[in-house]
Amino acid sequence: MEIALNRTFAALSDPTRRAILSTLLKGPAKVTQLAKPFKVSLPAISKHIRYLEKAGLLNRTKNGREHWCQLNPGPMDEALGWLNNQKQFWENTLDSLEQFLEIQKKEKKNE
Amino acid sequence: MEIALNRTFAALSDPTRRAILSTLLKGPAKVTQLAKPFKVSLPAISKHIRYLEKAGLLNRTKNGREHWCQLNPGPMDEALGWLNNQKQFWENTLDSLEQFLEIQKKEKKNE
DNA sequence: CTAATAGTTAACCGATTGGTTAACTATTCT
DNA sequence: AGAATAGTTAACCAATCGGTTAACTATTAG
Repeated sequence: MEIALNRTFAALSDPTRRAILSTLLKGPAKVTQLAKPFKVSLPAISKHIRYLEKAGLLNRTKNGREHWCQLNPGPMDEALGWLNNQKQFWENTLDSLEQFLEIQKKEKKNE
Repeated sequence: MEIALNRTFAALSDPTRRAILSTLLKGPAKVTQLAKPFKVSLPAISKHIRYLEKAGLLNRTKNGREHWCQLNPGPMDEALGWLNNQKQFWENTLDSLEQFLEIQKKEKKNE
């Protein structure tokens, strides 16, 4: 899915959201627990959590008045897959730009 | 660097920019070459390229009136590193939320 | 010199982002 | 019932995004 990567990378582009994800690596957590390390307001964190939820990186389970948040690493694995695929190719592309421009010059001479 | 990841992930969150990066995997390219596959205007592509440049994912070399763009995979490698580090932990966190909530319940009973 | 080519910059637009405060809903505790 | 707790929703704000068209700069070709 193409559009999924958009949302995943966008979700990862914010340091607060990355920190929340890192916290969730240690296990499920409540919204207020997740909010505690940050100086921003609770509604701000609430928005970040909703954002992560929409990106499919976080699952929420309501238990009474508490919302338990759980990491869903699936989309991150997809993002990792995309990057690994890129890496596979960029490692083969070791020709420098200088070399490339030299080739261009020679081609031009010969026409 | 914390802020670098912000810009890297943000750069990767747009499909046009990801496509440009994929094109650059095959080697350096001029701005107009990069723009060709897309239906959007040249200034739009110009902006994307500048964005990638600011994120450090792309290097530009002017050769006469032509701007040659080259992939700089460094920041992508950093992003990949961050994701791989996450993965290392999320693979150890296989406990389901249901289990977790059970534990919470029992802890509550015993207090 | 003039025309074409390569690309950027400027000004604008609507939508989204990341934050705020205030008010609200829902659940639990006493 | 009343108070405290957990969290969301609403309304707002300034900044950024992704796109446009129009105008501009710089280089190359005829």
